[in-house]
Amino acid sequence: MDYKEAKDKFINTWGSLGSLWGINKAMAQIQALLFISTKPLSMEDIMEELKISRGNTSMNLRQLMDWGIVTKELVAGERKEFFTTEKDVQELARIVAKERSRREIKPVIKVLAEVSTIEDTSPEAKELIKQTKALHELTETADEMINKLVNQKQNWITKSLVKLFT
Amino acid sequence: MDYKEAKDKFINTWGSLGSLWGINKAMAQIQALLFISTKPLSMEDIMEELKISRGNTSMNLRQLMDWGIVTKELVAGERKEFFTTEKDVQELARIVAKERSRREIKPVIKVLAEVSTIEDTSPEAKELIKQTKALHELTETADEMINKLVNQKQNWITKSLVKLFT
DNA sequence: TTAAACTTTCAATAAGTATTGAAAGTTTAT
DNA sequence: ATAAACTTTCAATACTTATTGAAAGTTTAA
Repeated sequence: MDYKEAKDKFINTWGSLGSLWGINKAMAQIQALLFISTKPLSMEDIMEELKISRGNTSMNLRQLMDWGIVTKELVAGERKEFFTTEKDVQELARIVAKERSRREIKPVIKVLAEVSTIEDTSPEAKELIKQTKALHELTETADEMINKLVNQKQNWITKSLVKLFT
Repeated sequence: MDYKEAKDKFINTWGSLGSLWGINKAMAQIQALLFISTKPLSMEDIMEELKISRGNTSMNLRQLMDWGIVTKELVAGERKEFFTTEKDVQELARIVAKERSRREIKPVIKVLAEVSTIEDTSPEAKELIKQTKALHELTETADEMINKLVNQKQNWITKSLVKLFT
């Protein structure tokens, strides 16, 4: 496999994997491209490399910036904007985990809390309460765990793994 | 909030959350319905409750069974088939985590391994190799961690949380 | 067997998402 | 101020994915 092949394979795999971490294809591909680039890229560069439109590039870059994964970079003597992504995988994972907790997990916890505290003593309601309570507890614990993991700055994932083995 | 409201809210929230754990809306809704049901439900019951077609119900039930989350139940004296879902949230989480590891994470690890071992000494290739290697390592460690967590049968999530706090 | 009861399959279609491209908006240099 | 260089917005459209429903398939009871 030569460089070009490997690069395309990486960008495509990462792109189609977007769903796993909750973002769309173009967004994931742009991030992937920046992630392996040796220098900041302009919108033009990204459009060219990924063969996507200006509008698409602009919108997805904005989203990546909203996530806090991509930042604008000023390049001396250049008028247009350049972009880079967080290059440290651990920091990247930390940002993604935090955002997903905030955007997706927290709202669900809220709904589960509401649903699990209705006042109704019918057997069906009792089952609903019991099951949503269990789910609420699990989700909260998992979310707490993620935040715990994610806040250990140095080398968190390896450290955590070690702990779990003891 | 009365029972019906609470139930619908739960089913809808769970349904729209499907994407978070990698399944589609109808699939997630069927699972949610079974999860809070006091007894096994027939296809008819499910269609009726969720207002979805027979075909849709059939296909999504099959998928849920493929995932190992839902099982057929024989009800004495009844000709049609009835379905139940795993009722223990921890067991449920375990199954989902395992399946996602197998279906999504493992294949990505394979691609990252391939891409990160190309032979090319150009600066761009070096960066590609360096970054995909880091990603490979992180993904493998995370996957290992998930599998580790998931294999502790009893009360895994709470136990793990405790460990991480030490 | 036969036929009723039930389930699955799958082509057609609907619904949901992503993408384009051109017009409108903004910034910078002169 | 003007205009060139650049970015954003958004209605139209393409693409993808989910859903329907009816025909085909299967199982069971008599």
